[in-house]
Amino acid sequence: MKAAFDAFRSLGHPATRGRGEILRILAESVIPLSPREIRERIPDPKPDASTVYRNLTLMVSLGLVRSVALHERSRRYETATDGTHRHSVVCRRCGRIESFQPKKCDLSRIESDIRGTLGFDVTDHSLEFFGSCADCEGKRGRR
Amino acid sequence: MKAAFDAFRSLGHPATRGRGEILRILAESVIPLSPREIRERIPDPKPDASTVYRNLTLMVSLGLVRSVALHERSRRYETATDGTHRHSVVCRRCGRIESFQPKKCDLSRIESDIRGTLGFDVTDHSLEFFGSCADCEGKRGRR
DNA sequence: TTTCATGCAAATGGTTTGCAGCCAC
DNA sequence: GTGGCTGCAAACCATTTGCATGAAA
Repeated sequence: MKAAFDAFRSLGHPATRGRGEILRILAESVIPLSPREIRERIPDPKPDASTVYRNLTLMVSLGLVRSVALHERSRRYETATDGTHRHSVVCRRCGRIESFQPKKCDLSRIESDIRGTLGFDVTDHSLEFFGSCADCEGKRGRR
Repeated sequence: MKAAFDAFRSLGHPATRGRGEILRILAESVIPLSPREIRERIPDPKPDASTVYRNLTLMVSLGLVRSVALHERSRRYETATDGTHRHSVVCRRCGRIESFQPKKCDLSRIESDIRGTLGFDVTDHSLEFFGSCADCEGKRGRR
C-alpha cells in the first residue's frame, strides 16, 4: 500500500485510495484481471467504472501495469512492478486461466532477428498459450 | 477461389460469395486484418457487417482462420490454411504492423513444461512483439 | 489555491442477435 | 424444396468522454 502510494507520487501523480486498491488487487492476483473483476474486488465505496478504466490506462503508461489480451471480450491487466515474467495459459473449453513461469523464456534471439530484418526496436512481447485444462481434458468427448 | 469454395463444401457449409471473398482477402494480406478492413476490401455489393462477423467466427471454428489480438480496439484475423507460422510486430508509436517469420520458433519445450506442470494440453499459442518501427525510431525524441 | 481525480451520465464503437426472406445444394 | 445464409435493425457491452464537483499537494 505504502509502496503503491509512493509509486504514484514519485511519478508526479496524486495518490488516491482507488489507485492504491487497484495496484494492491493486481499484486495479489495470480492471473490477470479484467477491469470489471478489479472493480468488484475493491471494498465499498467502489470507484466508478470510468475511474477504474482511466487509472488502468494511466498505470499502463507509467509502466506499473501491463495489459494482456486473452481473446476475450475484455482486456485483462497484471502487475508489472515485480520482476516476474509470467505467461497465461487459457483453456479453450472452460475459459480457466492459469499462469506459468517458464524456466527459461528466451526470445531475445528472435527479437534481435526482428531488429535486423525489419528495423524494429522490440521492447516487449506478449505470449499466451491455449489448449485444454486437465479437467476438460478428462471429459474429452463427453460434451 | 476454387479452393476456398471447396474448403467450405467439404466441411459441410454452403459456399457463398462473401465467404470466398473473405478467405481470398485474408490470403492476400501480409498482415492480419480487422473485420472492418476485410469488409472494406470486398467489392460491391458488400455483405452486411454482421455477416462478416458471423463468417469469421465460423471460419475460426473450422480452423480456416485464426484470430490475433494486437491490443487494439478490435480483433484481427489471418489465414490459417497455409502452413506459415508468422508473428506480428507492432509499432507502439504509429500502430504500423508487420509480419515476421522466425527462422526457428521453438516453444515446444515450454509447451511440454506446461503440460507437465499444469496438466494443460496446449494446442497453440499466440506471440506478438511490440516496440518502435524504423521510421518512428528515427524520430525519437522529436514528438 | 490550484491542479488533477472522481462521479455521473451520455456517447461511442465493436460485436451480437432476432427475425423474415433468399440462396446454395 | 429446405436448411442454412444474409440483410436489416435493434440490442449489447466494454470502453471513452464532457462536465461540474471534490480531493490531494
